[in-house]
Amino acid sequence: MSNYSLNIIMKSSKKFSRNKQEKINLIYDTFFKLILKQGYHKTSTNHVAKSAKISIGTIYKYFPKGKIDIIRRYFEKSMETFLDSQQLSNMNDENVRDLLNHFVLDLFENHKKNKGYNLALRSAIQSDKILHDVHKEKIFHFFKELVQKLRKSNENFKQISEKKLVDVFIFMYNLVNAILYHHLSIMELFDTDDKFIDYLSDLVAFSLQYYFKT
Amino acid sequence: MSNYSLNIIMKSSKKFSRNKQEKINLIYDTFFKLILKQGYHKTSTNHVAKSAKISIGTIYKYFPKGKIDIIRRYFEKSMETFLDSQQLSNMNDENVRDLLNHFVLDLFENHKKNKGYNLALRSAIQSDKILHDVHKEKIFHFFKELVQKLRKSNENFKQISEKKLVDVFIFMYNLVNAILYHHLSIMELFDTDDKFIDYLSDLVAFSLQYYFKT
Amino acid sequence: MSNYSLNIIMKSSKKFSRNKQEKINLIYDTFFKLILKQGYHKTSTNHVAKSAKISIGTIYKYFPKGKIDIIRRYFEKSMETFLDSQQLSNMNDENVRDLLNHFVLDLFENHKKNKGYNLALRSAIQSDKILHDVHKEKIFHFFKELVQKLRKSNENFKQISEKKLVDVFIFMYNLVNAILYHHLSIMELFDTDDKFIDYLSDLVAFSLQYYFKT
Amino acid sequence: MSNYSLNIIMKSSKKFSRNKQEKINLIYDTFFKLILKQGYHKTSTNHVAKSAKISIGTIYKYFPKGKIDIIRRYFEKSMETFLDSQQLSNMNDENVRDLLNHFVLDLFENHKKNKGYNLALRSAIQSDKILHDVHKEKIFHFFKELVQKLRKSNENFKQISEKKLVDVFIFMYNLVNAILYHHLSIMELFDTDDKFIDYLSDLVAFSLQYYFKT
DNA sequence: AATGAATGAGAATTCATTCAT
DNA sequence: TATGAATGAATTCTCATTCAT
Repeated sequence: MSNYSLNIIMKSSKKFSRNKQEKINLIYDTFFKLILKQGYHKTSTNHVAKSAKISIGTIYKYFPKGKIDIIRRYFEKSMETFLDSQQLSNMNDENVRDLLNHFVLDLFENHKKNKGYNLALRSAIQSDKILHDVHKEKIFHFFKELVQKLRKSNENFKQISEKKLVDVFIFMYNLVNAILYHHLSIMELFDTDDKFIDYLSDLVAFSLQYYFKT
Repeated sequence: MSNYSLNIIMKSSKKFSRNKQEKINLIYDTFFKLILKQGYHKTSTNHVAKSAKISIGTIYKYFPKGKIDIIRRYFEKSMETFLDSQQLSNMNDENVRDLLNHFVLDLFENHKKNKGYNLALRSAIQSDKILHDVHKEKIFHFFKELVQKLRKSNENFKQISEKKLVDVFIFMYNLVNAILYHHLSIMELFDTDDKFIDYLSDLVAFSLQYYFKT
Repeated sequence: MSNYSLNIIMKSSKKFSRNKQEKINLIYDTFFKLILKQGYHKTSTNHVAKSAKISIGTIYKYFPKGKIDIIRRYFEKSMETFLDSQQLSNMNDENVRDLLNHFVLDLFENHKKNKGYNLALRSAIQSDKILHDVHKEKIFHFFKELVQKLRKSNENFKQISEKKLVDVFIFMYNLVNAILYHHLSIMELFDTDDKFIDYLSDLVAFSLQYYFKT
Repeated sequence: MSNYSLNIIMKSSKKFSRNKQEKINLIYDTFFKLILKQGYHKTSTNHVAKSAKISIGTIYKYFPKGKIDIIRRYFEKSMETFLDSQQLSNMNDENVRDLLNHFVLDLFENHKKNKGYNLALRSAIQSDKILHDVHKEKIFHFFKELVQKLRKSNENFKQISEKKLVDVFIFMYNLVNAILYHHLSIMELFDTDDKFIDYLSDLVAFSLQYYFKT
């Protein structure tokens, strides 16, 4: 086989796979953009198809159960890229506060960037018990794995039991998410982002102390 | 047991029964109960009618715009019975903490009792800009009036500007609501109510200090 | 029995019967006014009741079959007051044209005053075969009786057969109604009433000649 | 026999059949046929779907606003095929009368063939101000363009001002339509079509003279 | 007699999902 | 594979009519 034809095959296969991922991203973007504009339940799959200029069949090819699949798979994807355990491993008594800030900032950016998705997730959780459970399960899993990694590489973490650490991470995660969601989608708590992040970091620090006291 | 549930059990032989207020309450109860079970979007007006054993026409008689009207009017009603300004007027340096506890408890009870409504409110706000604005407006109004009353009858409140006081009340209201909603509808933050309320009260106290520092 | 108590009885009974007729007229007026504003099928009996500030029960008391009854009975009533046979009886070769004018004017005034009713009648006729037939029948009857009266009192009319006379009256009636309805409800044919009436009178005269030629 | 009726008879075993234009025609035919039978208001979109043996979704795919869209688009379509300006261009003093006959006949055939549509149009115009205005506007436009073409190609038409010519065409169009509608849908004016067409042609000729006198 | 709450069939419309091309 | 026409159950909402008060 000549180099040339090989090239074509590789190119086309590459191009195809990129097309596939691009289409999936296009669906994500369009779906969450529309939700932001008109709310979750007014955003239909047909709507998404028209707005993204792809066919409804394509959406169902990649997401056979429709909207719920889009949300589920985006959730999985977003958990994969969340938090860099490398940084956390370097935690010591001096930089705890920096790491909390980092944690808060990470969630804050995520919420701002994915406002539509966060709306969708909450809406979908209400009407889909399975998603609700999967969601909890995944979060639990994620933090369990994270904690296990951290306890391997950092002495500070070893002094706290695995269970307790997982609990505290999940607690912080929920706390910050709760407030971020309310701030972005229901009613603003602060008028500038900086003030808000500052407050959240302090709040998390306070809650951490509270949590370990009890 | 309320009168209308009794009515259902006794199943009067009359084709038409007339008890306006009871029917309205029955609609509220049924609607929010169903939302709890299956989520806001999957709870249709026909569903409510069938489950409440009244006709769909009756629902539209009392709530001409359907679901959105049920939520709007329940919201208005619930704001009317929220917080007793009498108690707040007696605030002094010694009982501030008691009052915060009271505030938190009030909201906590409300959320537990009206979980379905709280789900509905958040869902509806996403897809109904008008409700979103009305909701904000009402909260602002409510706390403005409350603050004006408090500043008339209590010296402690006079030392803080009206605007600042309104802001701080709305802030506390939002903060507690955000966490309560997440705890009850997305993922639990504490395993017992007592711990949770304790935490919330401390959190509010902390946030208050933070708020006045800045 | 004293004069006084008699007075009360008579008064009240009179008042009652006047109330009844007033209510019926109120229903007519409100119904046709609403039709004018929003079209026939968007005008519901409930609507009429609310707008007229009477109860829906009252409407069904006087008009047991609802809208269709209102139209039917108004149609009957309007035929009773249409055309004064006295005037027609005085017809002779000189004043034929005046009588045609009178005929046209009568219908014209009726249409302008009862535009809502005329819309309703046409709408109702489409979906109610019975009304359609009743309507035709009544018109036939009305003109038959008119013609019989006229042939008794006026020599000119005797020279034409009863059937032919009835036909010609119905023809004129239909012709003028068709054009009036279109002019008022679909698209104007003339920009002033005077021009329009003039045209109609000439048209009727022309059609009459045409009719008798064939 | 048209293709789609054939299709129905043959009852293909396929669940989905695809023939866009035929489906649109089938919707037109079924809708207007049902209106003829039971009147405009009683003919629902669901009715049409069932009667045409297509799904309700298909109707809303082609006519997103339902009934009103069917009427609007049929009206547009029917104006496109109305009157052949070629023939009118050849008008001279000798064949005016022929052309009037042609005009009348064209409208007559249209009304007979599209009786259901004509009922629907008149009903819809009453409750839809937009359709009412669009309808007027389209007619005005149509005759304006026609007149401009005629004045370019025929000397006889140049002697009359454009405005006057447009007015006279619209006047004739309305006059004939008014009478045709009444004859077909309310009450017959003549017992045979021939007599009726004869009368209408004479009437138009008379009205034309009348119109130019004033 | 008068009222108007209550009924429920049915109309308009949406939307997740399937399947022929 | 990709497309999008087609489906039809489900939803919102209206309205003629009945009946308890």
